[in-house]
Amino acid sequence: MTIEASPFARKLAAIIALFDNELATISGLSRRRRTFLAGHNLLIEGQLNKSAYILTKGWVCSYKILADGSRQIVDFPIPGDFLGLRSVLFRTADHSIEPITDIEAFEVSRLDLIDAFAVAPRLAKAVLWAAMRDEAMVMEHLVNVGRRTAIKRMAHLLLEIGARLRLVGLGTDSGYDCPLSQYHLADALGLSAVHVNRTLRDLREAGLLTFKRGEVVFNDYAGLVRLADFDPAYLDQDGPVLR
Amino acid sequence: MTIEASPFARKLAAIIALFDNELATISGLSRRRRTFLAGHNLLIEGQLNKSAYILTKGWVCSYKILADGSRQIVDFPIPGDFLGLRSVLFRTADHSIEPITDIEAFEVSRLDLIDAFAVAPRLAKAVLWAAMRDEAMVMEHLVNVGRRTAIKRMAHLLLEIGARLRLVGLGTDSGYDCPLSQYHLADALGLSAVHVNRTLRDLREAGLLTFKRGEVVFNDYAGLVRLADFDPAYLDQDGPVLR
DNA sequence: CGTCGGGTTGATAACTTTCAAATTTCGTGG
DNA sequence: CCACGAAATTTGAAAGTTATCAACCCGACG
Repeated sequence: MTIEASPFARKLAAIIALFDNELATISGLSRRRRTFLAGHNLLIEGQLNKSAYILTKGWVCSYKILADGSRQIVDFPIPGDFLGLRSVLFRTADHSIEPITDIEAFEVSRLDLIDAFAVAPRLAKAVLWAAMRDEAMVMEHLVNVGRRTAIKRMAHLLLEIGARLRLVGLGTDSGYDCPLSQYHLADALGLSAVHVNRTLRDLREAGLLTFKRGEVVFNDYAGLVRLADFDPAYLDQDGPVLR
Repeated sequence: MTIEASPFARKLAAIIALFDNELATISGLSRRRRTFLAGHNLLIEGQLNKSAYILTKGWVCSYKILADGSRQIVDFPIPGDFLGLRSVLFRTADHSIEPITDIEAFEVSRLDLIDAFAVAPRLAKAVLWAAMRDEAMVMEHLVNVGRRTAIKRMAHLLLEIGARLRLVGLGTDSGYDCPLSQYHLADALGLSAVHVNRTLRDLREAGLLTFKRGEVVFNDYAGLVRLADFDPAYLDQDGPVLR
């Protein structure tokens, strides 16, 4: 199995030089390929003992629903990311995961993953790194929603997704394909859909970015970075580094 | 070393039955006790290659500062929690950690921790669990700030801290000692200090809780839970379970 | 065609911030 | 023990940002 075989291995390989046996272990983990249709959840809050997945293709969102029916989207995982890793170690899933488009993913059963830790301690380290990178992203997302205005929030979110997509070869600094609706953006940013619409218009009229049907276009990347105060250090993806 | 020896081991033991050699490993990790004074950061965003700590006594906050000088507090770790775990695996620290009171903590060097993974794979699992619990808390915090009103946010935050303190024996469902200022609450909740003050007054006048100098008193726990829509499942602390 | 999900815009309301100032609390030195 | 200054809390008034409500448009699709 080469390093190119899965986006997950490729992503990790960009950061940590994996030894052969660890690659083999990942390869062993990643055997069961599955497909999910847009809108059909692969995890729902409260479910027990679910598997994790590694996304290989398509768009997903992880979210929580509140008692009043409103929704907070926590992340839009991209290919190479774990889905539902926490549901492997936690008693019950504390969030839901829904495909936005049809997706493909490798299934990783809970036993496989735990067993792999004993065989390949460095894999444990890599999984821990992935989990901590997820936490870093949620943390920055919290900063975004807690302390930035609507327009800065929007710029920051779209820049982060762009930076992550670039790492796996799915975007450039001039833009990327993006099937999200304005409702998705609203639920991710803690805004109303109406205000998202106005905010996107403001960004467009400022000549910074264009969000249109299925595509994000950065018209002024440097200007966006300045507006959003975007520093990708929290993504820890300026690899590769062996540690 | 008994299970009672450190709050950290006690906390983990409440969830995962640790084998003797893993307890010994933790014990070996936890040898260097250190003290930090209130207001003197033990980690600052951008620092390289820092150690992690396990907090044993006192109050801390982890936060990020934005370009305009505003602050978002991400968490108030309590005794038994890791501090700066991410700075061990990440190139640079992506957040800062500041003691609110004088604190005591065990230092865990990065090499110690990585080495321990090879010796005790189950320790890797335990650390991964701790990291994922941290992520679950940040995620719920994001939901709180993104989708709840000021009064519900406040109730939720104070309930969460209470639930976590109870697990390590530092609080009851009638309240707990709490040295946080209204500025701390504001920076954690994404509100202004002025509005925090009004929100606390509203909670007091509704007969739900009293926040006074150094103490949180729950006057109507069930009412608070209802108001905040508080479900502690995301803390995954209804153990012990061996998995 | 008719419906439906998404997008767009205007008007109004709600919640929260900002600014300003007064009051209380608390640590510290005289 | 008291006085003082700094920090934290409290309150009012005005401004600002974002939500809500309502309507209309548009393109996809059965």
